[in-house]
Amino acid sequence: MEANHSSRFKRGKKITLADIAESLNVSKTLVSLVLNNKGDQNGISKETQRRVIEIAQRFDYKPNQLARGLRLGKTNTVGFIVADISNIFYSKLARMIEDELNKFGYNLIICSSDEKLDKEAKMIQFLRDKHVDGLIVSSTLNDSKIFNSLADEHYPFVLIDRHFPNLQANYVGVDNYSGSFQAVNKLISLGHKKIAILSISPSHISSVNERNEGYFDALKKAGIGTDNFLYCQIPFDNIKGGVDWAIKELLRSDQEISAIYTVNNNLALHCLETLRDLQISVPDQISLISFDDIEFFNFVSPSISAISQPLDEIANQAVRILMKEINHRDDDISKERVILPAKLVLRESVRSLAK
Amino acid sequence: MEANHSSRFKRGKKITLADIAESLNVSKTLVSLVLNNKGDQNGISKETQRRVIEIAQRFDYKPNQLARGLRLGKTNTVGFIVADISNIFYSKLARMIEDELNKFGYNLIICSSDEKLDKEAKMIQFLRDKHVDGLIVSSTLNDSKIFNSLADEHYPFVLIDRHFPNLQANYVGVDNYSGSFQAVNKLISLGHKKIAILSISPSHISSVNERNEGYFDALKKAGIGTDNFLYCQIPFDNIKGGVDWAIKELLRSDQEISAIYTVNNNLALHCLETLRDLQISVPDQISLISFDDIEFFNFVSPSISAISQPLDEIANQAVRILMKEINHRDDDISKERVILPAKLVLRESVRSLAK
DNA sequence: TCTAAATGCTAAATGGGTTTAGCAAATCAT
DNA sequence: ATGATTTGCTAAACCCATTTAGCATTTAGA
Repeated sequence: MEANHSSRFKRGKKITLADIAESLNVSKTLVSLVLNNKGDQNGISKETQRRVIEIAQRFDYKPNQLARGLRLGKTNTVGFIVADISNIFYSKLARMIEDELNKFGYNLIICSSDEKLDKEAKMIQFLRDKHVDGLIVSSTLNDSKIFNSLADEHYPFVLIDRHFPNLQANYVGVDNYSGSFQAVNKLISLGHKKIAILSISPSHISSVNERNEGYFDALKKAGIGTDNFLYCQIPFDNIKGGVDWAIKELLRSDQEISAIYTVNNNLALHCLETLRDLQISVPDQISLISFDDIEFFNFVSPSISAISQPLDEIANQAVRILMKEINHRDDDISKERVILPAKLVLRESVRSLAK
Repeated sequence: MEANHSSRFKRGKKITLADIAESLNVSKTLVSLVLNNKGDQNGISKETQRRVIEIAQRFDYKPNQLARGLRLGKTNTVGFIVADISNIFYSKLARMIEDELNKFGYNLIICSSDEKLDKEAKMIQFLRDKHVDGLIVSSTLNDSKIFNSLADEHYPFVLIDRHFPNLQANYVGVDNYSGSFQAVNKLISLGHKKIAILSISPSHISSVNERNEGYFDALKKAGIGTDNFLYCQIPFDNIKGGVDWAIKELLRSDQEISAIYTVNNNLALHCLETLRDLQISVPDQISLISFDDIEFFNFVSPSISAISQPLDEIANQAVRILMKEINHRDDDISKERVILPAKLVLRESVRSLAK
């Protein structure tokens, strides 16, 4: 007794609201209301609702998300900008954010900035043009200008991992300073005095600076002088070459360093590589601790000590805050700063100098 | 002399074609044509074009991609489905695909299927609802039904890494069989006879099967009997526990295995972990080769031998083919199968048994 | 002078949903 | 019997860019 569907319901062609409406001789409005569960509150009879739902299911109707997005100004998509998604730290985080967003019916567009300012700016623009509903960003930018204007427009975003001291914005990260302090302090308590740090330059990046400070303060507080020679700034665009050179310089000198602290996992990995090539034993000759704990550190021999970040917590909080922002876009809600603890995980790569 | 913009050009509000048109007292059509570089072919005067472009630049006009997508049926977005984006193999690949797609003005939505059939099916549906222009998929599905219907609809997609023997579809992958054969053959030529394989189960996944076959054939061809005891199938949802158990079983037996071959990087990493915990030296007691070469393998001591896949080539080819498909969606062009060579990279983790 | 062609531009339809404002018919109250 | 409500539904506007079909006006040609 149904109307004749054959004309509109062609094989392979997606069916639309209008198709369903026509086949049932009702309006698009009615179909839309029913399928959005607003049938009852709009007094659509149960029987009509049933018929609409049946046809929709039978022909596997799925609303065109572009049309929907255009009308609602929503895409249910979030942009995620990081330096490099192939860095395991970010890909783990991406995975957790993806899973968390899926729970809310959102998905993720991931973009890698390569630590390039203009590239990041372009990606932000690009994602905005796509009407992505919000952004999660580990920014490489050296000033907060772009984020200031995003904030002016009430555009929802959450900074993670890195932030801008003067920008009033949502931020989720770990306590880099105290993580770093803990790590260096541990080395000191094991008798190490000549502790080199491999860090990144040029650094306007908040997390790196905070980690550097933790290192210097730990040494100062222990009454051990800091030495600029031990402070190695590796250019971020040449980690491999930089680490190799730095370590060889450190070893060539008469300063007998006994420990190396690296401020991220990438530095640690290249550090491992160089030490292996030089046949220097960890931890017998050099103790090693890195910021960022990655699974891999636990697989190798010797296993690597590291400062672990609660990635799942970072992902959960970032998504929670972003969802709040998106759902209250014009409500001028207050911004959150979430600082999570970083935990030192001690493994085989450090040894005590005490005899 | 310009018209009064103040009414339409409010701060923070995005401007539209209509805004520009109204402010210049021309039609939307004209503005659209000019901004899409079709002014000349439609006989719009140079002067008018100049004025349109000037206003567009001044107010930083960016077309609403949702409206554009709705009208054109294009989103300039590609979906990428893999088992787990936090697996370094896939995240490296994702990065390369992302970069490659960016060159064509496309970007990427990445989804992790967790090797779950229904999850993958849902993600495909989800991406299609979003009108993603095409898919790149490393499928975990055990039959090609969904891809058959995608093909029926001329929906552009490229399979990578894994394929379906009976499906006529675009595919880019490496020669898993010969890579595997090479690796095992190398071990044999170094005098190894008791070579265990850690593989994945249950396996309907083409790449795993091809790798398994390479292992068995290498042994057979060398006149070494194959032994089901040495063929360990690790359940994919419990790699860590499975590897641990398998290795302990292998070592407990009176079969004195001298080498382990793992069919992917994940298995190799957990293998390393277990061997370290058991204080078994690589390569002195056990030689190790893995399929999938990842950077880590070159950082550690001993460095790990592996069969390397040309990720950049996989990414390039996949994107090239997908772009071709997208641009000739209705032309019924022939499908491509690209099989790239896999290369054995020998490092410290294998030793010769010859005295 | 009058038609044909070129020039420069526009109205309206389109894509596919969501939402506002409101209409017709049926039911109820008085 | 008549006005007030309720019930059930719809027309049309809207989101914004693209594109088709075609309209004036000017210039060229005969």
